[in-house]
Amino acid sequence: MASSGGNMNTFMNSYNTNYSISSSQFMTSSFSDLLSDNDNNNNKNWGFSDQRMNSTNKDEIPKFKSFPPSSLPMISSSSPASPSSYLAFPHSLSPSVLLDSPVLFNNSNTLPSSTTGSFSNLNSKEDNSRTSDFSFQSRPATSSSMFHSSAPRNSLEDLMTRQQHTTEFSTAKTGVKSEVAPIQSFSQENMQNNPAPVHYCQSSQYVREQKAEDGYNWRKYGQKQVKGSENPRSYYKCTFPNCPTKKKVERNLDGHITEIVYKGSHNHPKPQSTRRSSSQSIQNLAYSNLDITNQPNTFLENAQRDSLAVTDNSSVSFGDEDVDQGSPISKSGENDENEPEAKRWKGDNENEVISSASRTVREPRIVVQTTSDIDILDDGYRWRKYGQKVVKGNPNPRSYYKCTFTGCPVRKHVERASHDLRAVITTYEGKHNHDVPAARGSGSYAMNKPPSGSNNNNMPVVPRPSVLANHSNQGMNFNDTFFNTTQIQPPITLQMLQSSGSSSYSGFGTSSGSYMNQMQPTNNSKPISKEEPKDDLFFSSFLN
DNA sequence: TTGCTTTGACCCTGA
DNA sequence: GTCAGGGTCAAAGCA
Repeated sequence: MASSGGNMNTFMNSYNTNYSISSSQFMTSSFSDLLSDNDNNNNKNWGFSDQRMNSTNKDEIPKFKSFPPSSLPMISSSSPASPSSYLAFPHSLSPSVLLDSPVLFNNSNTLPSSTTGSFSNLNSKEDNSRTSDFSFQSRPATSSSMFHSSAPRNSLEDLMTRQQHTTEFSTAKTGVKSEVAPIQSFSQENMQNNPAPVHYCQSSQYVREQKAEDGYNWRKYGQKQVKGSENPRSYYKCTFPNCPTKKKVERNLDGHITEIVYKGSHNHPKPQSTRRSSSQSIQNLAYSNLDITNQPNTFLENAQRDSLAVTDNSSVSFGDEDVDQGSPISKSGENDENEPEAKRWKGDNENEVISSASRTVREPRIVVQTTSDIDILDDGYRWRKYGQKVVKGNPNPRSYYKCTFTGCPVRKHVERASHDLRAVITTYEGKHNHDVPAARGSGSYAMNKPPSGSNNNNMPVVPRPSVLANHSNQGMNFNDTFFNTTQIQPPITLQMLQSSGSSSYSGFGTSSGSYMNQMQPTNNSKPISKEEPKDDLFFSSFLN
């Protein structure tokens, strides 16, 4: 760990930045373009180049940043300039090498089955399944294999695992059917740019693997067809005795996971030897063969430690994986975990904040529902969900929230735009009669508070910075687009949640603070459109 | 035999 | 009070 020299804050900075910007770029770039870029330039830092790194073309960076964060350990820049030193690869190991490495991707047919733990050849069917993981298949050959590999999926699951452990980020959640749309839309978009057929293929094994790859054992206890979504939603419980963790997994008709919502956090270490945790072995194997064996753990441990060190029960954090869940640290985010499960699952919908749509086109939405019942990450205020409904004209559910501050009449509802599932419409009602509450357990939140004496009612409401990161409408006029009674917001990216939830990550640096400030709802349901110089700062935070 | 999935019914919550 | 919808239970079936 110490050898990593990695600083989680630094890492998050890099990661958040990368991940954020990438999304938007990603949404506007065909995946084949990305592939081409990589094919044509192996020296490009796939996925995780820090903006401050070698890249001389900032325009290209975002493309790579769209990769799931969990890929970081695998597809990391080797640049010594990278602040994420623990992610550094040997200079001799170019990203392209990694991408082509058979040990990195389990389509190499040498990796153990995540369901059986045994080594077996992956048949073509499974390969197709894996391919379908991305909902598209743009090109053959190496580049194709790269993206058909399980790495991203593993990364996703890995990410999910990391999230659910330490994390308790309460916001950004996601709607349901909306989960599919971004992916589909991207696929369509991609198809427009690339006539290559999109292969959807699903095997039961693949389904199992998807469920297994977060390393925990889950038992499905229900499935339901939710209204407004054609996708069935499956309910899983962690099979570990007394573990309260649950997750909801929504898949599209092709079997691809479109949304994962975690509820609660594990109160036990990840199973190490069960067959269902074999996916973990896959990654370990990959790491080992890459001679970066310790790096994942380093990353995870750093992430865990740092995130927990600065977050309370509602912060976003990464990491943990093999971190001792029984440690005080790991329990820090479980303040409410011991509540009766039914209560939390049913009653804690407050935490199921709907917000972001697609962060990337390749990954399903991952939602970690905090066990606390108040969402403070969304816009700085604390909200309690008191209802949800599918309203006419929009198949997407609308979440209803109340400000939890005593006597504060402000309410808001959030829903995904029917016309653009990547957009989230947040409507505020009423006016806060109090300042932004301080984050629980994190004084860092204070920096997000309005200046003392300032009336938050006078604060301009600025679109969430996620627009910078994720929305396809790049270059849009924020004022024109977002400042109405209804704010059409781009999806909140995971890293934003992280950043906002645990500002100590300072992944956004000052931007985090500005971000939070920007998210202050305004008075009388009429967000004020103003010039927002902070936007520039926010951009700068990404680009510098 | 064990563990998991499926699936219809029931419960709970909120409109 | 009624209805709708999400979440959960639990029996049956499967591997």
